[in-house]
Amino acid sequence: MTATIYDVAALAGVSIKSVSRVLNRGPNVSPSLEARVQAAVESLDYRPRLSARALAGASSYLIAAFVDAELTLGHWRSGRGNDYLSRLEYGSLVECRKAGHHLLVELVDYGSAELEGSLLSLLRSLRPDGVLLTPPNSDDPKVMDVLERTGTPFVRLGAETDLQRGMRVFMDDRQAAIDMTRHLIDRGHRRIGFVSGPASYAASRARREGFQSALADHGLVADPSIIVEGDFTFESGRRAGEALLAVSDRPTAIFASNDDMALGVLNAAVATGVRAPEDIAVCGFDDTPSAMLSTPPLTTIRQPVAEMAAAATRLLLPQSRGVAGQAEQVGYTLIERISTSAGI
Amino acid sequence: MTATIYDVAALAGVSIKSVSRVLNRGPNVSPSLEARVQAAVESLDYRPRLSARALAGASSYLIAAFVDAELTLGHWRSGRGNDYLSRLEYGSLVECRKAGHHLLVELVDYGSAELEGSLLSLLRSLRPDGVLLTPPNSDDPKVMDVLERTGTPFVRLGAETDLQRGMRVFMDDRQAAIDMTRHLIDRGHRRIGFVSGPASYAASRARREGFQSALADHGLVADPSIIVEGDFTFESGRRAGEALLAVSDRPTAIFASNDDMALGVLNAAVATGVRAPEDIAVCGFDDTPSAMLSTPPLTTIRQPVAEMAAAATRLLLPQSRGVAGQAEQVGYTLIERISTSAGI
DNA sequence: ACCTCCGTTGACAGCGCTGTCAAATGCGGA
DNA sequence: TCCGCATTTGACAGCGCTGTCAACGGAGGT
Repeated sequence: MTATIYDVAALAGVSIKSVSRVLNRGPNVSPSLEARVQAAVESLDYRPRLSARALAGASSYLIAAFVDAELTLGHWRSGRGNDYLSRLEYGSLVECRKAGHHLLVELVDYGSAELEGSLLSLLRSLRPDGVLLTPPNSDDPKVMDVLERTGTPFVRLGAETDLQRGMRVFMDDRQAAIDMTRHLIDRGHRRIGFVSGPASYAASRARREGFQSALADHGLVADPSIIVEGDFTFESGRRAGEALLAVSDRPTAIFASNDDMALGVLNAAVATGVRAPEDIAVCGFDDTPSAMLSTPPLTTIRQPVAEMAAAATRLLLPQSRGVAGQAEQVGYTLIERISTSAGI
Repeated sequence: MTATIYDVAALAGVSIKSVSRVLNRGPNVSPSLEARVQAAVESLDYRPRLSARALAGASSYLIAAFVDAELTLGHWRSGRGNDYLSRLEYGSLVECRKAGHHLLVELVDYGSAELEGSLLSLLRSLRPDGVLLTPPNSDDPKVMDVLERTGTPFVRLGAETDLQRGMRVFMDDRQAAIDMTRHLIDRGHRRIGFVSGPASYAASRARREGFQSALADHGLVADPSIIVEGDFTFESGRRAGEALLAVSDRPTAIFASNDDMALGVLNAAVATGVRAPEDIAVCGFDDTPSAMLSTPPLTTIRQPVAEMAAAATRLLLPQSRGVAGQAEQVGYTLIERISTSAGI
């Protein structure tokens, strides 16, 4: 059998409570007690059992990340992973490990009728110390209701509504889109096409607003005929690209709201015989792996996803718990590559 | 306070053991008991607490996936996620959810001196019902030692050595490489370059063997001067591509052992003014997201990663637990795209 | 009518920790 | 020397479940 706290206590000649104190760096522990207990722990190779600690104590040492189940199944079917989530996990994982916590990934059916019931199940049975709400579901009011009802601290990544609920870590999508638009304007572009994401995503709206605001700042007007809505997929980007390249007064640059759509635009350009970056500048948003490996490599905005998740996780950990309403902003980087390298 | 099993028992007028029985679909439960208990559970919105179940019972309802910490940090630094791991997680997650289990992702320092100690910690404190060993660390003997010592069931994904240890789920990399090579030969290619992965990866060796075996089957010899070793990165693929394209008697096709390297080869081709697929056919392995979005789209082998992980997870679940030594093979798909579409 | 056996239910003892609170110990000052 | 107080340690009661085993009751056999 594996050693329990009783074995350690017996070997060290102390009470189990003292062992517990030493292990949890409790106050008022004499050096000699500490040494004896440590020695016993060492020699028995003892490790406290998580379920016992969770049952008796206040912390479960668990952090849960809520991930959209439907989105995930879509990825599964198409045989691809989710770069964003993967990076997010890294960040959280590293912080969890530092703090002796563990990361649990949980699929959530955001659309489902039993959403609340299954979340309640999850929270009541697992009792995570905190929950990470990942995009694009950081704004779901039902989810936040359940979280608040069960008293579970949570951090919303990239949330845009109900800013006072839970904690938040976010990036300024709007400002990033402004910077990117300026980047194009600086290169002499005056007629710039835009491929937006679905208007239902808050980040989509922010990017679009940034784009329009930057144009306005430079005395340019956003021509509605060269603004197309996509759905963040390559295919929608390809279609948008075809449409934009077919306009009589063709734009000299196209700003796509994410990389996959930008790659679609690039694909449409090749098909149409339009060269990038010579004939048309193209830029994306997100810095997915493909952005670097595309032809030409894509100018894009890199979000510090892992850092965001790390910050979010820190906000959840008992030792440095943040308070509801607390928010942290992180920076971004405009990654300049070949796809916008030609000026006018 | 949230309801406990005592509240349910009191409300239903039965003993806590009966509640437990109903909840765990134990044998010999009368319909009337079941109905009363279910009603009480419903009305109190009761959910058994995981830590209490884990402490009292045999199962922890937890499955852990061991992920290479160093690899992960590398990804973090380069700002990208891990497509393979992400897909793997999906598969496992879906099975876990079906079975009422939870997936824990754990970073493991495979190189570290304290590897065994920290793993022991993990296993003793968490007591997962099973562990998923993910590539490229499915063969680490120290890890398997600890797993066996603690009696933790584990499944190795893509393991190649010590086949009797733990359970396994694998794909026939060798046969897939044979199929791919035949695909090229069928298109008239006789002089085929190869970019291998690091020889330290078992999958690398298998792919290379498959390549050479297919050539031999067709009476062709593998010219060592057009076999280059890369390290699975885009950059190494680019260098390998440059080298292969500079050979006096240039190959008409290049088979890269993974997609990132194939994209590197494609990049080198563009830089050299060699057109793909007209002047040179290029193919990869893995079907990463970029393979579809590249110019030209890449012919490659798709591994059913999510399915593999799902199968692995099923082997770990208590209700359908496999036995050590058990192995399951999964199929693959040759995805034919433009990069090899031109014949000779 | 009596006994056996099986299906059904309950009493109760843990599982391995933490929290509470009391007891023991040591120290300085009167 | 004795008291008060702060520091250090321990006894013990849970936390909320599951496992074991015993008790109960009705069906079937003789």
